[in-house]
Amino acid sequence: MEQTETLVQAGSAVEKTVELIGGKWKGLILYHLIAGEARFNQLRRLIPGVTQRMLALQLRDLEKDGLITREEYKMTPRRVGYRLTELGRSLTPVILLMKTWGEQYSASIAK
Amino acid sequence: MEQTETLVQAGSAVEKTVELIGGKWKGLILYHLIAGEARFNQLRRLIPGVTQRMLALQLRDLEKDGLITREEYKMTPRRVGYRLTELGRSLTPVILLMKTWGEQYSASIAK
DNA sequence: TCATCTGGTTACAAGAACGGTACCTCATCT
DNA sequence: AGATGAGGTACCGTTCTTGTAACCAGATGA
Repeated sequence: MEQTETLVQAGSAVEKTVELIGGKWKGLILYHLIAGEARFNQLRRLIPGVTQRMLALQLRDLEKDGLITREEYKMTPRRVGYRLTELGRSLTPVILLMKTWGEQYSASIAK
Repeated sequence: MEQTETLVQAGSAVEKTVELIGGKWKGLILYHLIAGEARFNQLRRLIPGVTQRMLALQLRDLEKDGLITREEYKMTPRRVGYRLTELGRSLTPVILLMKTWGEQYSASIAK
């Protein structure tokens, strides 16, 4: 059964994607960055409920995984901008499809 | 900024989707069920590394969330089949898109 | 001088997720 | 009688994730 390996890799690809956007706030962050660059506190305001700590952690993760870039502007008050990398942008259809599905799902269970 | 609420809900829909397929083996299970019904031990064989316990747990979760159904056939040896519900099947494009993206991602970082 | 804004970090703790091992049931096979 | 296959559950421990709260730094405004 040499096919097993192929199937595993195919499946693992799904898991890989889930791993990258599976954090509690990552989907939300990526969704907001689709619109363009955002600053730290701007994201905090866009995502009610997220704490400084969690936002910072998830942004580090996304950066480490190559989905977003961090850009520090030398000005005062300090300004740091986050934006999608090309790879991150390639995830847009996935995010939007998940958003669409999630909305329909919510509609279908909250009957 | 009344828009915030709209954005939040849109974002939360993404999180909702992640929540449902975010378990360590759920993506894999759903992926295999796209092909059709599968039995418990068949899934075990298709998903190397999963333990009985974890497979059972994740199947319960998916069932609870209405993505799959469990059907017990009265025969011997005992047979239990799992298959996607209509809702679960509606997730197919998402799973496949995540699989495609995951494969490309793996290719783009394993340079 | 003190507070404020931006963008963080660190310490600590609780809870959820995950994993290993063992055990169970029913029926057939040997 | 004992082993085997299918499909689980129970118990227990570890690790991962998330959260709370406090603190830090540079520069500016009151």
